[in-house]
Amino acid sequence: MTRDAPPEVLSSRLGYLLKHAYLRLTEESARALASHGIDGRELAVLAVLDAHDELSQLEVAGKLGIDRTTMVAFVDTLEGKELVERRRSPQDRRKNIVRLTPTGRERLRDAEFARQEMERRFLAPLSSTDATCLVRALQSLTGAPTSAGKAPDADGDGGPHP
Amino acid sequence: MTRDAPPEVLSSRLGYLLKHAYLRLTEESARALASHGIDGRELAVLAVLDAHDELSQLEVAGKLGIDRTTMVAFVDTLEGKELVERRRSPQDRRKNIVRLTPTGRERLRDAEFARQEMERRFLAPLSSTDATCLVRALQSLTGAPTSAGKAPDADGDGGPHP
DNA sequence: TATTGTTATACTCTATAACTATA
DNA sequence: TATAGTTATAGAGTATAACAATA
Repeated sequence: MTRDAPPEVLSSRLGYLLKHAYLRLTEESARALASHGIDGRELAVLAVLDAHDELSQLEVAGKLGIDRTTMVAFVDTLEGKELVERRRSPQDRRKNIVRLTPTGRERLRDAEFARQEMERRFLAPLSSTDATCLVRALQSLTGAPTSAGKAPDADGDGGPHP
Repeated sequence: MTRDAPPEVLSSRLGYLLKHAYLRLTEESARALASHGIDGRELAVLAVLDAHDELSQLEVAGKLGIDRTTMVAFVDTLEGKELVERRRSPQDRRKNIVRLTPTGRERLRDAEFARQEMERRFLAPLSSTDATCLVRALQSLTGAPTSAGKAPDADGDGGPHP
């Protein structure tokens, strides 16, 4: 793909800007995480697992906003890399509880470090005011909790999105 | 249909925020443009054609940052809707010059209005300071030309406003 | 009957490779 | 040889539908 500077007619369209910002970040993310053997979405799965105990596949999927069928493939991949493990819930044998392995926890730590560095580089063109403002604006637009307090977050019941 | 608030562990990850902001905008865009019979990407093609004369398919593709093979399908679709027309360039018969039809120009005007309204609604949760800052930050991150001092959608078309 | 995980399948979006017609 | 458009194809990424096990 040729990466021209976008023409002015596109430069104030939110759709264009969000899409291309996301694409650029995804590239940088892949580059930064490649040596850790995971991609940004897999890292997000690990981070969710680290932040909550005893999550079923469906609950993880709910937190990430993805479908349970998509989740199967993620867990397959991460289990293949020995970063997570499935075990049947004794309370409800329909559920797979997904847990980080020790290796997974270690990988998460290292990859998170790389991700933070990547994000810092990515935002480097912005003044610190603008960077803060960007993140706050995106949190507001996505309904994300702002860092003031812990989210009263309902336990992952919710719908995957389109 | 209810969308969970993202858990705190994801709410400060740029990848998550950009992706989900983009997904939400895409939904709103589709809803706003549905009655006009086009989607946001098709509208962007029309806007590029309106802003530049005598563009070949390849040149349009370059401005939009998409592949020429992808462009073929866009032009096929838009030509099927009688919004654009192809004609062979007399100077270089390998090239297809793509032009808006009168219908296409009219559709562009109406759909642009709907898009602007949609973006205004989308940004409504933000203070005008934050909205401005968001757009400026995204322009900076994508290498888009900034039109200095321009408020997002304050007037307009999100298009060229010199 | 409803829910969880799974599989098979399909659909969207986009790119790569190969073909054609021009240059 | 190189370029513009086209076609065929493939590969992400994700969703829907159907099914088995379990509740």
